This record gives sequence, structure tokens and C-alpha cells, in this order.
Amino acid sequence: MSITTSAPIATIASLSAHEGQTVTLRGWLYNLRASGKLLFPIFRDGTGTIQGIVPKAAVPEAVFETLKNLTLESSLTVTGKVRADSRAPSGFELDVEDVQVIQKVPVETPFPIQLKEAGVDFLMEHRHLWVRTPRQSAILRVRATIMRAAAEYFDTNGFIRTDPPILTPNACEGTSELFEMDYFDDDKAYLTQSGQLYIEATALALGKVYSFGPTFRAEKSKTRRHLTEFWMIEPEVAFLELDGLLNLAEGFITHIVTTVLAHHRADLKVIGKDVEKLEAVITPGGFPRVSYDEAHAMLETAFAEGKIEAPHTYGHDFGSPDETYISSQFDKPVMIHRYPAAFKAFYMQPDPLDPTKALCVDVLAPEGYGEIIGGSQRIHDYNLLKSRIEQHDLPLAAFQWYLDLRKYGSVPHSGFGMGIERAVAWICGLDHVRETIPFARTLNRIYP
RNA sequence: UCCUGAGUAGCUCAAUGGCAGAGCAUUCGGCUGUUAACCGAAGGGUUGUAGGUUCGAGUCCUACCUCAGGAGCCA
Repeated sequence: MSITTSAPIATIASLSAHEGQTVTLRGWLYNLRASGKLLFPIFRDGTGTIQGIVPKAAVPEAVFETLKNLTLESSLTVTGKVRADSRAPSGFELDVEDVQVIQKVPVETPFPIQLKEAGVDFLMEHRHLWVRTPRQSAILRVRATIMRAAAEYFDTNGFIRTDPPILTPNACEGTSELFEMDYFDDDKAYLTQSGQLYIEATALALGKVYSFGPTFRAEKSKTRRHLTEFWMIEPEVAFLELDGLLNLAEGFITHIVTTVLAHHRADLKVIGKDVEKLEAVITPGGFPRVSYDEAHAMLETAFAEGKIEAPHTYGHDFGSPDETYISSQFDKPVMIHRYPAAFKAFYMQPDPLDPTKALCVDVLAPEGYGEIIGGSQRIHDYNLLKSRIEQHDLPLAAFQWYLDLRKYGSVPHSGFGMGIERAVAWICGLDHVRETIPFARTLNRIYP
């Protein structure tokens, strides 16, 4: 047996450009069907899958025997001629001429992930192998594009990326549970739960900035929408007020969805997402903008008509079922603005028309995926911010630097944060965020 | 933290309180167009753990463990 060294190396995704040519693929055995003297191995290489055809009479005995006895997920190089075939899902098949096994999966320890159904616990325990399956690979490709498109939107609109520290001396917002660790001799450090306060500083230095990195929440949330470690992209803009912030969020999401639709229709099909729902998001006309008061009125009507089970109490935050109902009324993300300040973060600017309201916005994804963006205009007045810190029983000393920003050339400014995993779950139509990140960290799982 | 549910073969799941089973996977055999291929055969079990009730417990009771998804909180 000899490998055909003269054949050019190709990827499965690029095979349409090699029709009629003999090429060498490098990858793994994804599946193998046999029919007597005819083998149908399916190869994958990370860019896609293709079925090979191996008639016993057409190849050397050793090639046939090697493939016939090969175990799934064994690594290999395979050489063959690319042939168009209407029976193939991708339109192409490979007439195998030669194969070289790089590492054969031992027969006594077969690849544990079957092509049939499996439970969540088992799959998460084998996440390092689960990522090889077509659906999971497709999700990770879409995730990569969402992250690229998100950064690209800011990079091409004059924003400077300024990443905040991950180790912080205190809570950014003073609310969430934080992961605590020793910081050398006496001090404690905490993993960041948001970079917002830091990029307010860089926004006043550079004008338009953003940060993009991991954040950590030690809250014991056990739902399909929560991870303890997740990625967040946050813009912060000097001289930007709430209306401008809504425009920014709208353009940002539109760009991301447009980019995904331009590059991942095949992946979305594998994942099972209805692309028409994404196409509806980017039709002209902008996203619906609903005030907290208007949203509350919607919920009152819905409850009176029996469309939601529990009434919404005015002055309280919306619950998960409330958000699901509101978002179900629109086929685009809905922007809910001007929540009561009482249950919102301490740094949010009061609405001059009604100081009990905050100039803030939550963007709810369609189809019940919940909040994907939270943002606000920030308090720029020194004395107001100081009194809010005191009202919230936050340690004034820790926020001295943050107050400095309101002492040295303060200006109105605004920003928001988008959780990447929730955006991926929505755009891909997944029922849990644990599939949106290569290795999810959740309340009960830190392996593998 | 609270509520609810689930733990049985490697995986997915069955089994009136009465002999612990099937499909898939694995191994062996058959098949020249299969699409999570199909057909035949074989191997594979301390029913999550510890107690209890009973002639008899996978099944009923108690405690615990693990996981799940919902609430709260959030992106």
C-alpha cells in the first residue's frame, strides 16, 4: 500500500472545485456502511462530510480490508477521485483509491458518541468528543461568525477595543454573586461580572470603545439561559444618550444577523433553524420600541384575555413568562425602555420627564429567547451618582475612581452589553445555551 | 435557596409487588447503491447509595447522592 503523494491536498468544503480530479483528504471516519463487496465510508475533516465509494473489485485488497475493518472516528488520509452524483446530499462522492490510517480507534473502546439519540448528561460528560458531531460543529462555526461580526461592527464604526481586567477588586454592580479568590497576601480578588465600569473610563478617553471577553457569575441559576462563565461584548460611547443607544443596538444586531445569513445557510439547515425567522429580523423598518409602561399594559390585556397565567404587578420587573409573551408579539427583537429605576442598577440615568424611570433598555430576542442585551445611559452628575452609591449601600471607597469620571470632564454617555451565548442560542434556535459555547460551565458541571 | 421530575446493559428506554427485556452500539456471519442502511446470531446487569415494609421489591416507604428544567436573579 502506498499513499498517492502526487494528489493535491483538499478540504471537503472545497471539493466542488476539484470535480473529476484525484485529491487527498485528511480527516476522520465519520460512519461506515457495508454491503457485501461494496463499502460506503463517510469521511469528515472539519469542513464537512463526504461519502466514499469502495467497490471491492476496484481497489487493492489491502485498501478494501483496511476500510472494512476501520473503527469510527479513526484518523486517516484518503485519496480518491471527486465525482458529482445526484444521490449524494452534497452533490459529490469520492471514488476511493487509497487510504492511510493515522490512528485506529481500538475496537475494545469504540467512539462513545453514537449517531442516534443520547441524553444531555452523557453528552455533556463527553463534550470533548460531542463537538465532533455535525450539528455541534455547525453551531460552533455560527458562534465564531457571530463573534466576528459583532467585533467587526464596532471596528468598522470607529470604536476602539479596550478590554477591562478580569480580576477585579470588587463587584461592578454590587449585586451578583462573584467568584472569589486570594490575591497574594491579604487581598481578595473577584472574577469580573461586567467590564462596564472600566469601559466608561476608556470611553471618556477615546470616545467610542468596546470590550469583548469572558464574564463570570456565581449565581446558582439552573436554567436553559444561564452559564457561570459566558462571553459578553459591551460598547460604551461618550456623548451618546438613550435614543442613540437604541439605534446602536438595532444596527448592531442587524449586522450580526445579516452576516450569519450571508455565510451559514447550510449550517443553519443542519442545526434545524428556520431562516425565514432570521430574514424577518433584518427587513426594513427597525425594531419595535416599547416603554415599560406600554409593556405592562400589554401584559394586563394578555392576562385579562387569559393569554398569560399570572398578572404582572406594576413597578416590578418582568418575569420570564412575561418576557416570553412580549417577545412573542413581534417577529423582530423588541426594545423595552424606561424601566422603573427602583429595581435597576445604581448607575442608570433618571428620565428627566419622569425621574422614577431609568433611561435604560432591555432587548428581548424573538421566539421567547429572553433578554440578549441590557444597556442604559449612565449617570454623569457627580452628586447624584454619589448619593445612589450610598443608597445602595455600596462601599464608597471602592468606587472613588468611578466617581472621578464625574469630576474630570463628565459627559452624558451610554452603553450596553450583549451575552454572546444567548445571541447564539437565539440565532441558531437552540433550546439551551450549553450548546453555544465549546465547553459550557454551569452550576453542576466543570468537566471536561 | 425553593418547587417539580428522572436515575435499569456502553447509549436510548420498557418491565400490575411475582423468571430483568427491546432497539442501537460491539463481535461474528450475509448482502454491489447504502443514506442514523438492512437481515441473522452472540456476548453484555450488584436496577444511583444505605436502610426499611413484605413470603417475595426495579416497582412501596425513609434518608442521602447525582442529573435535569422551572422559580428567583440575570446576559
